[in-house]
Amino acid sequence: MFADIQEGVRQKFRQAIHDLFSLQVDAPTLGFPPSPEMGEISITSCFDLAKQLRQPPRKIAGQVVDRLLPLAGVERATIAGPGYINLHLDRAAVAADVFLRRSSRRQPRPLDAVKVLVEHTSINPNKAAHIGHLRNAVLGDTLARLLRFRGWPVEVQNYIDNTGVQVADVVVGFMALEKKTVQDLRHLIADQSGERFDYVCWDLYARVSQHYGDHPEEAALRLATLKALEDGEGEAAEMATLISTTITRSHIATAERLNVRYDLLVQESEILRLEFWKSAFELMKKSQAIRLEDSGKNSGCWVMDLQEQVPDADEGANGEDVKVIVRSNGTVTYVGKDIAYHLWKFALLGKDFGYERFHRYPDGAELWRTAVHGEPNAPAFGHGGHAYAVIDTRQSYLQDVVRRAFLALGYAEQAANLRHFAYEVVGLSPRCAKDLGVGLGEEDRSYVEVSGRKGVGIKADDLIDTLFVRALEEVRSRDTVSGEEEQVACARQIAVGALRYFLLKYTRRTLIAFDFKDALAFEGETGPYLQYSVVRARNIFRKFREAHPGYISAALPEADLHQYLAAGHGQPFWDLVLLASQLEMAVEQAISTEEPAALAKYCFRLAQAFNNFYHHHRILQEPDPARQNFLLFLTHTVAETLTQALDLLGIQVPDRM
RNA sequence: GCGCCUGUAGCUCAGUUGGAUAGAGCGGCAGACUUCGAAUCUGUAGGUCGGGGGUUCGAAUCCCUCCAGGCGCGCCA
Repeated sequence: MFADIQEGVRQKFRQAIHDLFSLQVDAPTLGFPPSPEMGEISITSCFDLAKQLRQPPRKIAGQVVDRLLPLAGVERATIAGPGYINLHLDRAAVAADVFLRRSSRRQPRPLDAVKVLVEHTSINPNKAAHIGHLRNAVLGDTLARLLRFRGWPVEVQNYIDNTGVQVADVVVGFMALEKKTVQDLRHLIADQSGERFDYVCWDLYARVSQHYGDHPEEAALRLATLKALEDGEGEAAEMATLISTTITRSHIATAERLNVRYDLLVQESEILRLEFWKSAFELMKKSQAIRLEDSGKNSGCWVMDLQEQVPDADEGANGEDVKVIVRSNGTVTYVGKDIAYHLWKFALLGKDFGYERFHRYPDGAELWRTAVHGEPNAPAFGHGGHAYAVIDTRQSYLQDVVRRAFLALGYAEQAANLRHFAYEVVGLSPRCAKDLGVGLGEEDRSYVEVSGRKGVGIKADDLIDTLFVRALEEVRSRDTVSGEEEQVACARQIAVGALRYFLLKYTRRTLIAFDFKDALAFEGETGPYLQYSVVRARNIFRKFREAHPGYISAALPEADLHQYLAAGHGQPFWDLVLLASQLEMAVEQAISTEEPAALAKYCFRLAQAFNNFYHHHRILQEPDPARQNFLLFLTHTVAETLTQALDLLGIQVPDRM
């Protein structure tokens, strides 16, 4: 609602400026007056126009104001200070609309037929997932939810590098260090009594990394193993498939605990077997995006120029800026494969994968993965119009190489629709590292890097388990939730809520120094606080229905809304309605700035406002039935808004807590 | 050396893309439970927005320059 009014204001303003001064201007950026009594939307554009029009801003504002109305949802417009235009909304209309919107939970109208692809998680399938991977998964999953809410068709992909060195290292670990055969491995995986397979690999991977460090002469074995995986032949390849598939399943399970799902697993093995690179290579050669270097240190390599194609570039020959795409031995580098994958995302490769079913979610939704020979009636994957890649900020350089490759190939439009959703990594707080027995290395650093290679990190499932136990203690310490099963279900939701909110409340560029004290907090700006707010609202309705069986929240007459939301006594109520009406705006902002934290903050503000309201009004004791009805209307509106907003963060609300 | 990111209250972080009086959580202090359960709420203390210039009617936000951190820059992935 609020977002629609904003859009209306923008258009009307442009029209007004056009009519008054025959001037085409950009849509004005809208702000908020400093105090709610001054209105809900402010326009500051008259200041910008002052110079151009040679008129004082206040005078311009005076002329514009008359032409802004009538406008749906806006009651009146005023001029303030040296030239601000403030709009006062039609409170009753806004309240009625928000109530309706939140009650019906109607599907958003489709924005476009173009599909948006979101690639996230993409963990190397050679060890258990850790806290850093969770940030990626939760950010990506939330982004996907936001886009769907906005009306985009979304496809979530998870890239599985099942033929890379990380898997190869674990294969070497089992074969060379542990002297295990494929059969041994099968038994180890099937044996439920021992340690989890992904945890075994976690330790083994660290050991292998250490081993290579101590024995540089083993590098040949490493390369040979990698080659075997790429060719898909021999026992090593068989082991790799076993390892990567098993571990991918555990990653999927871990993600599912956090309400994170995927539509498709894209495996590197198929990129190799189906020769995706070959097609990409041809394209790049044909369009001269890459060239064969015949001298210098990169002699024999196919390289891509990274220098900007601007004529006035400095003549400085200080080291040519190129990136090797194909090595002198003819093999393709990591970016090369990534370029091929991204070309496929936009259906620019002229090739497609086969697909097979991999996993079925409890509600019947299916997760597919790529295959050389797929099932005949597989859905159509790929063919995206936009593609987000959720990858940590350290890979910005390589993501930029992919983008430049698109430009060099002449795909400017697709390059613009290729979004690297970059985020900072998760580190460990010094205290946390100390608890894990990890040395701080250098003296006083504010965080310690997570490293799969060194086995340093908090395993995702351990963290979720710890949160669950803490939540269960908390649930049991109150007697609001009865029954073992309910308590467990409640504790699960709280654990997930705490973790997802913790990972989402920081903006992307903020490095999270993980600390149990913060992550396990259930008070203040936390997931459980948000969940609790909704539970409080639900408790009111539960209790109310005891005296009024079958009560359903219903819309209120405009006259009542008008009365209760009026300036003065109604201001606090209106503030709450207004905030609830801004959900769509918050989502829009979260998408356009690629900042899910914006929605997390919005949820918190709404919960805070509601808790304040809750504290000031004893709704069930309200003697005036009409007023009580209004308070229930308000409670319902806010609780539903918060529930939907939390759903976008992937956070569910327990029945009681 | 080059490139990108960051610096806001004791701590951890927001700050609606340049607007009106810089906010929140935690921690500190002082208060509020007769069940719509306090996983809550209220009040209070606390800030030269890293420093210095500049642009502008107006700057935490844009530009320049220092200072201090972080991350990238492989024929690794």
